Amino acid sequence: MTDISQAEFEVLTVLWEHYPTNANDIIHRLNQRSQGEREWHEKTVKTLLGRMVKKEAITFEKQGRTYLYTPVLELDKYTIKESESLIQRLFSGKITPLVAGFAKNKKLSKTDVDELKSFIEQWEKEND
Amino acid sequence: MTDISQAEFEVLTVLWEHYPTNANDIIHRLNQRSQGEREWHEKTVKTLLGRMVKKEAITFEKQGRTYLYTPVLELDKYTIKESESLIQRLFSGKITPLVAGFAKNKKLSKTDVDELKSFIEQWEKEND
DNA sequence: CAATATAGATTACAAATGTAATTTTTAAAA
DNA sequence: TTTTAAAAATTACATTTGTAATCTATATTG
Repeated sequence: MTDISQAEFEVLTVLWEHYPTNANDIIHRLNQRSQGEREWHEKTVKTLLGRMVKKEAITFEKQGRTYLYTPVLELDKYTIKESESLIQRLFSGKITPLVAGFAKNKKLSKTDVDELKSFIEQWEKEND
Repeated sequence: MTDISQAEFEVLTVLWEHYPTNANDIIHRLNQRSQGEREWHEKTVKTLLGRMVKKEAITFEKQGRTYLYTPVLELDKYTIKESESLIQRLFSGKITPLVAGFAKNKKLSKTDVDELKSFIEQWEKEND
């Protein structure tokens, strides 16, 4: 998948929440989601959908004269690809410095740490 | 700091490694770094430096007729800002799912886990 | 069936970006 | 001091992106 832009990503995000679906539904969801902060114009969204089709980030199948869109990549594939790229670029591929930075900036809560611990416990159980 | 572009980021990266410094040194380091994969043209780099000055991502002081550039933001400030933004966008602000995704993709090593554990241990010592 | 509303296709256009070339200025060399 | 080399400033230009408007084809309505 060619890289998608900021705006394209937002459109893709609501498509991930529910697909396959048509342009109008996507537009509607976008405007629900960004309550008032932003008004997605129909034409804008349709342009972005067209561009993503061309980039092969999404596909569609015809249903009468409307299209039903579907993401090419699953959301989790995409998030993994993105986070790996960031970890690579900013932390030479190591994850702990990211967590540490997060912590230093007071963004790490007790809950986060508990979750991390139980995740690690699980991981160790599976990887002995 | 206004958002910087991909190419600007690469230039900024080598500036972070060593500053304050002049354009030629930056160009030289860029070409060392990206061994052959990419040839940074002098004019290109200078354009990017100029744009970053305008965006106030970097500053400079004159030394004779050359400029010595300095990043405005420290590297760690920048990485934290970027990683928080990604964690927000992709994981609703939670860090564990990122670590979990990293793991699922087999990118998590025993070493990483050990580092995480000792980081957590430290964190708990400091946050009781 | 003719008129119309609407879906997607095409076109528009400014700003940002990647990538440089040309111009202007000035320190250094002859 | 005149020439020249090199720094920064300005200009260039194609592509991408954000944001739509207009065009074209067609399903639906009267």
